[in-house]
Amino acid sequence: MARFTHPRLEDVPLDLALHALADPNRLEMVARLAAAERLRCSDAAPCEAIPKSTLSNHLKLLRAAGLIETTQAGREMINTLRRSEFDRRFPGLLDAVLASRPV
Amino acid sequence: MARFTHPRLEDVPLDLALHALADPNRLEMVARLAAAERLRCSDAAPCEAIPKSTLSNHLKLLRAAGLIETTQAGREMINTLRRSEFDRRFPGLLDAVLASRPV
DNA sequence: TCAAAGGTTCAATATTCCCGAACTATTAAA
DNA sequence: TTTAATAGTTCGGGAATATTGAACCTTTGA
Repeated sequence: MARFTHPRLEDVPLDLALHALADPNRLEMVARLAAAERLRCSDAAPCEAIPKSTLSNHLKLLRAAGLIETTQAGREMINTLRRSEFDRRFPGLLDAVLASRPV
Repeated sequence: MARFTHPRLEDVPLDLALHALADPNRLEMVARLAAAERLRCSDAAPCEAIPKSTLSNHLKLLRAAGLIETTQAGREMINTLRRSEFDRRFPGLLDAVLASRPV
């Protein structure tokens, strides 16, 4: 069914990538994905309180930034970090960001 | 006269730093400062077309993110990159960003 | 003393973001 | 096979942010 489109990393501008990371909620989501490999949308959520529509928008933005890939599995959407591709495009960036992230 | 206040780097949250960098104009300004050591505001401008007030706002944001220091010299404001401090606070971040910046 | 240079601040407009409500698609239950 | 529940997307309007022209401040050169 392929509902989502994922950009080629070479088409992702640096500012878009930085913008995607420049938000505490999205950063938390990226960190969770970095730790967990595969997560459903609701499990990638940065906290309980966040509304579904907001969560969906954050994930859309992370997709557009080339940070995550989303595939459908039944009625769930499974998200994974596009780690190696992202690292090839922006060497050291994600490591630096995740390393200086507050606990 | 000390018109500007500069944050201690440990008080700068990661998202603020990323947000400051997540803009093509500010990124260009940071790159110029990285190359030039000291620049007046107008010389740090990313292009000719940018209005003075916009430029001033960008510099204010860069200051708040701990990226630059501004001191008054006569009627000019001299900006410098707080490189070593920023690097200590966010190791590898600025290098990664500047390295994958488009020419 | 006055005018120009170099920037800042303010306020109005333009843009972007957030989130509730309505919707779609899939699966489990009756 | 309906029906209901689950999992998430999309849309639209209000809230928050960004941009920028106009007015202002400070310093220096004439």
